Amino acid sequence: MLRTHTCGELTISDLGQTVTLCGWVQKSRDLGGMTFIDVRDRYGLTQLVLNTDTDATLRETARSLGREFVIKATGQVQERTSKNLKIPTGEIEIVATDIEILNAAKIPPFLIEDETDGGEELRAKFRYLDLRRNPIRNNLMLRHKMAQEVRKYLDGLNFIEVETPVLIKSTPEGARDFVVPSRMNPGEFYALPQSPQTFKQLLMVSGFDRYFQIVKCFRDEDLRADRQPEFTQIDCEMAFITQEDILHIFEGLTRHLFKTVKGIHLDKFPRMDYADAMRLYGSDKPDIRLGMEFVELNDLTKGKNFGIFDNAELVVGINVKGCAEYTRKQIDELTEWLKRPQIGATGMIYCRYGSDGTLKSSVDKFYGEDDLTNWAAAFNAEPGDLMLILAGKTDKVRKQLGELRLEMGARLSLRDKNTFAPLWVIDFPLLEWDEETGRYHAMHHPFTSPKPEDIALLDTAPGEVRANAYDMVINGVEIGGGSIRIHDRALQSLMFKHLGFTQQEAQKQFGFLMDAFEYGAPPHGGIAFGFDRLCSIFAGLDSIRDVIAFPKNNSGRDLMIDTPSTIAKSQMNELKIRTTV
RNA sequence: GGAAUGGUAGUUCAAUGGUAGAAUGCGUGCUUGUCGGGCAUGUGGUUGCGGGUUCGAGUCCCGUCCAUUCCGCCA
Repeated sequence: MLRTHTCGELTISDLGQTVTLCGWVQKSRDLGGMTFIDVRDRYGLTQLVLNTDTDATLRETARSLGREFVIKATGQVQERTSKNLKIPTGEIEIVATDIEILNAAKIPPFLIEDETDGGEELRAKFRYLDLRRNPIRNNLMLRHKMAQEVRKYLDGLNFIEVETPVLIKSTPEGARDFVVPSRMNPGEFYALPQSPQTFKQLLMVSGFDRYFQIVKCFRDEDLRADRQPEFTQIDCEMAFITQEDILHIFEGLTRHLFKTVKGIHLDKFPRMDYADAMRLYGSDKPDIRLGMEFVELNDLTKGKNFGIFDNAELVVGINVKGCAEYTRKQIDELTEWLKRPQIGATGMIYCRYGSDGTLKSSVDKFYGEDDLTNWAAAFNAEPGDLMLILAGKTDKVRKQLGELRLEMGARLSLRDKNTFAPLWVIDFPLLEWDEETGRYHAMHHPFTSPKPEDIALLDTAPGEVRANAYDMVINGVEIGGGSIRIHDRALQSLMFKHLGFTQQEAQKQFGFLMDAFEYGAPPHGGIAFGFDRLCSIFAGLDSIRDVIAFPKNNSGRDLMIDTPSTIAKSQMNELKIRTTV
């Protein structure tokens, strides 16, 4: 070892020891006769002090040091005369008698400090420098701790970690596949897994009973702050269980993580039907920290000759606490925000409940004081509140109001990073109508079992069939989701039929799974957590990029290694592929 | 595929259509208790790229590229 200690461990109890430290020069402060040098490593920061009056060689070395030089320093631990109580090593310093430069460094393009001056693009390009910064390193250490606790918890419950292949088969359902050409099988391709879904079900058929894996998944879709082309799932599956068992065990996992990693105790997670989530929050992943449940006003608004409400399928609003003083300008601004193409609302009606008890709306021409009093009662509003109302087609207006609710929550600072509000959303629909293709798609995936009592609806009202499917949501973020699977060949065939597959197509794509179901498949189900998102929630971040060591940007590029990139002609020839760009 | 915002010194940003600046970094000198060191001084620019309007463009217009966020998309 080149060092005797790390830069984070020496304290007042080590006085007098002769030590050798290795690390990076964080900062050097030359005061003339003496020089202070902060040396940093993964564990912390220790100050070296040099008497540069008495030692000419040491002075020359000290003066040649630049930021991020890698050095080895030897000296004695002494108590500081003026202490820095902001850092754990701040009571001591090393009186350096020898400094060796292990490697010089170019001046980094941005400051390697907690509050860096570097922009995102630059930090991405020099990711290895960004990773030296405390906040990013702490995120990765948090992630490590969480992964260890996941393994500890699941291992304790007899789960077995099994690796599944990364070169698999492309399937038409779901996201776009990343595809890998096969040199040995010209003209044929592997696909990277969107998830290990079918493999974990086959492991259940194999009798593994309780499986998990912390595993990379790949989806070739457009990216967001919380979506990377390759991301990590905590993927789990169990046999001989009910939905209740899954919810119980994985609520337990989540509580275990909060307890051991953040020291936070969470109460039992509330549960909500998908239908209620949509009706009360306009979202299948409601942020229940915000309050502001939707209030439907059809009965109180129709038949007063106000065309917008009369012609609307749904009139629905939220009550925003304490915002009655919003100015006309602020309300207009909100209305404009709602009209942006991303939201697409046509307008907004408001009703102020003044602190003096008066009610004032933007539709006073059509609604008298009695009407507004009834509205306020429906909203459970108090003086000082502001009621915001939208009208239109049910699905659209709920979605728009859901966005408005989140925006108001943000404006009122209700989206606090240190408050955690988990819940289960259950009873998702089995199928979802797809306008583009003009047919039903599996909302979760094609292996999800319908609720037995709803199977009869498959032929008459496919959109109303509910699934044994569930999501875990924390603070408005979808953290995980799963379902009880189909384990019966006939029912699986029926599902494929309803999803528009011919029997031949189903056999070609998923024959291996349906064949397996004929050899004794146990009832089974599972769940997968988005590990990156879970880490970002724990770290208090909106983006998952900084819980990933080497993330890609929103064009799917890695700016550090500069990829994707072209490949040599010879490689293309060998793979028997040609591009058309 | 679409929308919004941005691109100016190494970096982060400013700059009525009229001489491109600040902070920080970096260099040099001085400074014995700093820890956001202090003082002095210096260095630093193809204003993303290509067109156009104008006497004159960082600024206005068109196109393009890049970045960030969002919509669509993500079983």
